[in-house]
Amino acid sequence: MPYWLMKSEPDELSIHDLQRLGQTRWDGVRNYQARNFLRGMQSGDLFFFYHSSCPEPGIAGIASISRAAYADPTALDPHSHYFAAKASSEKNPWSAVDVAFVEAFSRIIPLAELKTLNALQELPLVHKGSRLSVMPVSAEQWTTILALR
DNA sequence: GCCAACGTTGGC
DNA sequence: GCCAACGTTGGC
Repeated sequence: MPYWLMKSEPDELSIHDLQRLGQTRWDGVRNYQARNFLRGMQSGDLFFFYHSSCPEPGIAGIASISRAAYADPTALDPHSHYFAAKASSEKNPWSAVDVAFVEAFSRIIPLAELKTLNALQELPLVHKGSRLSVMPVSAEQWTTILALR
């Protein structure tokens, strides 16, 4: 079973929001590389929930994929912040998944700490200027990060 | 197809 | 608020 990492701005959706909701749709991904990773996800896959663009960027917990990729409805909604003018119901290039809460860490594992670990050097998250918001995590990387909780 | 301009992400 | 990285757009 593959592992993943996904970024969310906690102002939009934090791990605690997801804890309260139990489950929600993960939509608004508008980058093809990230979308392709979304499409590779299967129900039951686990991912690290990363808080971005906030005072304490880092990994905040774990969630799971509860529904595999499907057409992202926000791309077709003119009122949505994620509206994609070129998308249509016949041809919607964007995908969403549903996610379910698994665990909120007792502390945020800061990006600065992740960057110090040799075992994570291949993880795009720690690369300077990395903007990829959905990425695979190897079993070794997963274990390394879990040990930091 | 090239590439400059522009927009967005996201850490700091 | 600044700015590096990098994806997208559009003229040519």
